[in-house]
Amino acid sequence: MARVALAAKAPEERRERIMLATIVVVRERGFAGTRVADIAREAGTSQGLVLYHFGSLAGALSACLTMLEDEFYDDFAQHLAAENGPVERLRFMAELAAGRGAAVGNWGLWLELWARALRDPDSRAVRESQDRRWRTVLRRVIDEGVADGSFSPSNAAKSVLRLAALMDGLAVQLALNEPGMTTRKFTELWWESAVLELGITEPAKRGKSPR
Amino acid sequence: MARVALAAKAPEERRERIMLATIVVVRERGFAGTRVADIAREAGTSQGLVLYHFGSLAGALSACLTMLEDEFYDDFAQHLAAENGPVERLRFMAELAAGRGAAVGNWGLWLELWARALRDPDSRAVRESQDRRWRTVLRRVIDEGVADGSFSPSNAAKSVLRLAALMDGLAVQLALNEPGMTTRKFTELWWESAVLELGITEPAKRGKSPR
DNA sequence: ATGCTTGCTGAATGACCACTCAGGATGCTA
DNA sequence: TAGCATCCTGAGTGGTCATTCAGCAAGCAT
Repeated sequence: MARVALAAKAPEERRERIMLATIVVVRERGFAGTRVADIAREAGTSQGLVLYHFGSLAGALSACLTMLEDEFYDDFAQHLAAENGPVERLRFMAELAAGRGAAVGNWGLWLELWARALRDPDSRAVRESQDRRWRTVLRRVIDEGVADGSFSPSNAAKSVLRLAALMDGLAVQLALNEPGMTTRKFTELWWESAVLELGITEPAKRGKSPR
Repeated sequence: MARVALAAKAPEERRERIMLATIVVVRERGFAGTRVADIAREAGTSQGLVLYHFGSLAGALSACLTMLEDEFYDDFAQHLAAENGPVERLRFMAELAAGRGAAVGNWGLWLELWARALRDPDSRAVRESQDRRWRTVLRRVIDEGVADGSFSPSNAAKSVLRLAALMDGLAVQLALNEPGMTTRKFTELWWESAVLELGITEPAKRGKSPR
């Protein structure tokens, strides 16, 4: 077999394939509905290999969570940096969370993650880290805005908490296809709240909005 | 055996005991972790009886959901009616959701319900109905406030959506014991948002607040 | 070449659990 | 009192799965 090049890589690729397969299955069936056999089938390998690499089903699920988390953030941080001022960045966050990028189709996973976090320490850790990261970014953007005069929140810390929570709450509706809740509406509702909270006057320099 | 009085009642009482036991177990172990055997043990009956009354584990879970929903609402509606004006009613909602009454310890269940609702139509129906009821009440209270001049939302429909969503989002933090999130903070954050959204000027006639 | 390590497989194994069922008790109706 | 319906029990039963394991393949060091 063609070695050297593959020797070290093939196993890693296999591992990666399994993780990706896990994500696919979990998205489809939910955490509770995911079986080792499903993962193996999706990855085109044996059940044995899944266990060989991850030790247990729980291990595979956990690895997939971590992967999701990183994936989402790398994607996000990269695009956020490309935006110009605080207003644009905030607007970008409103749109990203609503549906662009890796978040699409992930809100369902977050709902499941929250429920799991009630009992599974691993899930709890991932969700906490995710949440903290998001709030940190939000806080930074707000501080930037305060610094350059675009925002004037009466209490930035509270605004962060509220805006982050509002997003989660809207996400529930979005994930469950509440009639009348669309990504557009999500963005609109959140953005208006941000305007209220932060006293934004500038009309958000349109041209970036629905994209 | 003492009949007549018990004849018709005993079975019903048994059934009820099983439903209550189901709630206890679900709260403790989560939906996914609840076994027929757990319910039977908690209720002090046989597994057979659980199935006899509810047909299946899913049936029992479903019955318990419905019961929870009603329980919460009866409790809520009753207390709400006792409040005086729209401002007091809104304040009451802020406090109830944060932790008084039947909601205590239930937010965890709601998180699980949301996750289940992604795939289980029964759960989805319960959650939708619950959500709609809550939003309807909120809307009614707001309309009252608009009518008597206490509130002046720029868009009542949107305010309802946002305030309801914010509550869900804050509930996630509360249910997961996010450090720094307490029932007091929950109420405070939500109330401030309501003030912003609805342009409340009146200082919420204290004396009802933390109760 | 010999034997070791790593990656991998597929066929058990055995635990766990929802659900079934045969039957027992009780009291009602006729 | 005989027959019937309701309630209830506890011992199965069968299916589903995670996990284990014996063993194969293939490169690597010696």
